[in-house]
Amino acid sequence: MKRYRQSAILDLVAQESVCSQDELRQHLRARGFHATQATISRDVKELRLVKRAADGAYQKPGVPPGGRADEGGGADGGVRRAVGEYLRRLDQVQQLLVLRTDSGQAQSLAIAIDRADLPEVVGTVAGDDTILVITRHARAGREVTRMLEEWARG
Amino acid sequence: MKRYRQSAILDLVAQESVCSQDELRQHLRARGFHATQATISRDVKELRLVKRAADGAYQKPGVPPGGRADEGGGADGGVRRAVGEYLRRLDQVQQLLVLRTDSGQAQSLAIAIDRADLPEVVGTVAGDDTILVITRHARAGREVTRMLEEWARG
DNA sequence: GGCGGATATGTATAATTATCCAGTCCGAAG
DNA sequence: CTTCGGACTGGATAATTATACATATCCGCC
Repeated sequence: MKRYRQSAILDLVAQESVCSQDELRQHLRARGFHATQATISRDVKELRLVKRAADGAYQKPGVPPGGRADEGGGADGGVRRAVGEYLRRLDQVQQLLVLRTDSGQAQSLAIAIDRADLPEVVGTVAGDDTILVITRHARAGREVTRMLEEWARG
Repeated sequence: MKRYRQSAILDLVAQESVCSQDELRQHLRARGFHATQATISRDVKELRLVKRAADGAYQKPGVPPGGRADEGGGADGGVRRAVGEYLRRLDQVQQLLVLRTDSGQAQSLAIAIDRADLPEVVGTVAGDDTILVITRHARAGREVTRMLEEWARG
């Protein structure tokens, strides 16, 4: 339960200006989560949200500057395009995928993949033209491989 | 008066970990400023300081590298602090650990982990907000996971 | 099953922060 | 000189957040 609730909290604070934990509690209840202020206080702490930007709203730390208008259309439309544009080669080794791009483009592709937030993907680490994608297990890796290959062609 | 006091507040929070307005009040008094918590609350708001939910310390927004007087001293005190400060999420896949940090902080944490020279850790690779930690086997991975989680909670 | 430990949560309450309501101190206008 | 208005502040208190303590649940193990 906790993970879902915390995820919902991240959603909420990203969407609207929430200024108190009790307010958060009410929003959560509207989404079907029933929790007390105490629990939310602990969630906020674990999520390391930050409060009081002079207006008392909660927010995620580390990305306050200029809002980046999400240029891509659908949430995952961005990845598809990025994969089509940048991916040059792909190898799977068990639960690891090694992606190659042209020089200097690994970061772009990796960011797109991160943003897509694919459930099978645990994380990515990108260098200059190589990205390592870690999935939960070989099976998940195969699935992601299939998806990426399709996007790369299509 | 207000300007000097607020300037002193910025100094203070940049220097040490201050977790409450009353604490701030005492520091200010030591510097010759006499103010009540009410006044400081207003200052904090005007300065747009934020309070990190994770440890309750005040800080200026938009400056990830939170400095604190080194409390631990021990050789591995550094990692503990770094983990507590930077680690945001942790996933284990067999002998691999995928650590996530806020944007741009992966290098700092990875360096701290490298320096700690943990016997179970074979090596680390860090990107912008993701670190891949390679351990000898799943068992070692679990051990490191446990350690990191403990440090992360403080 | 029963035990020990870890995790998650609620209740009650402590701790912290924000704000309401004056009161003081200028400086400008009458 | 007196009044008015605004900036700043403290005291008291309301609002918000954190935590001590008590359960409840879920393993893993004997």
